[in-house]
Amino acid sequence: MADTPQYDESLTIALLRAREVVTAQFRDHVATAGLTLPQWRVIRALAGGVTLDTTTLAERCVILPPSLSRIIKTLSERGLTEQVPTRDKRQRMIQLTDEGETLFSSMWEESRRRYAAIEAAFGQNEMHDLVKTLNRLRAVLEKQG
Amino acid sequence: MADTPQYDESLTIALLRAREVVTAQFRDHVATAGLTLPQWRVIRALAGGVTLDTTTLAERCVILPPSLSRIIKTLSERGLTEQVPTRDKRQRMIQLTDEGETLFSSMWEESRRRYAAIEAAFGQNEMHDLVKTLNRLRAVLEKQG
DNA sequence: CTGATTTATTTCACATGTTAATTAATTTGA
DNA sequence: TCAAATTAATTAACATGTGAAATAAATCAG
Repeated sequence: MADTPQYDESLTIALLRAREVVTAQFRDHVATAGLTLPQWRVIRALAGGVTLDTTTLAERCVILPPSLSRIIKTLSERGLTEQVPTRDKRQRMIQLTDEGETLFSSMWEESRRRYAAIEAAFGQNEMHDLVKTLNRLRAVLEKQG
Repeated sequence: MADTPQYDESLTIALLRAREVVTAQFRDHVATAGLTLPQWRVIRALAGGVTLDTTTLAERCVILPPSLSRIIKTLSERGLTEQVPTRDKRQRMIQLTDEGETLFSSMWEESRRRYAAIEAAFGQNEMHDLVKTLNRLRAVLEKQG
């Protein structure tokens, strides 16, 4: 193999590892509330009285529709989310219950604190640039298929 | 909610989306060989006669040990990997079979081509910087726990 | 107005992610 | 030397990722 892949320098691997360490900063916190990270992303996206249909919610939380269906079911059975009636009966509009909002409120400060700790360790400007770069990467690749 | 999270600017979301679009560039290709992306990472890590124990392989492929166990089982049943005997009988040293190496060879060129296409679209220097930045992020957060 | 098409969501089947527990082999230390 | 502790890997159980198929409701074409 004359041209062995330079594995550690691969973008794919770097993204996986970065995701791994960043999510690790939050996982144990959300776990104390009996939540997984995808469940927390859903709650966070709905916090503050936001009502969203499944498709938009999936897009914002970066969760595929089949996964979101299951997550909504779980959260709903826990009394954290509820469905609101719509004209178009194919759609499901989802929002937090009062209990869901309360849970979010009890967790948001610590979550924000941990996010700030990452910013402090990595550098606020560097982090802002990184997010911008990642979003540009996405835009570029989505344009090309 | 006076302080609603700025969801689109979140590092977590940006990382998830970036991973999504980058892996999308490769998924259909590896699928033509009946492989998933994690399976392909394992094959790629072993390509060129490399022999690795499960722990090292998991670390390099960014796959948790339980997942890797299943993946090795699948690849082994397909005749793509094999186990080599070791002194320490707790360890499992894994390598590609000839068939595995052949499959890798048949896929590597196209894989590299797609990686190059990403570089071309995004910019080679920018991509190199991005990987460096992601690795620095990881280093910083691992230091802090 | 009605059958065909499109759209939103769910269900299915299987692979991986995740944590905890288990198994088996090695190492340690009295 | 042997019981205790450690290490490597797997298994178990449940949640999510993924693509394809199914379901159900809305829209469209004639």
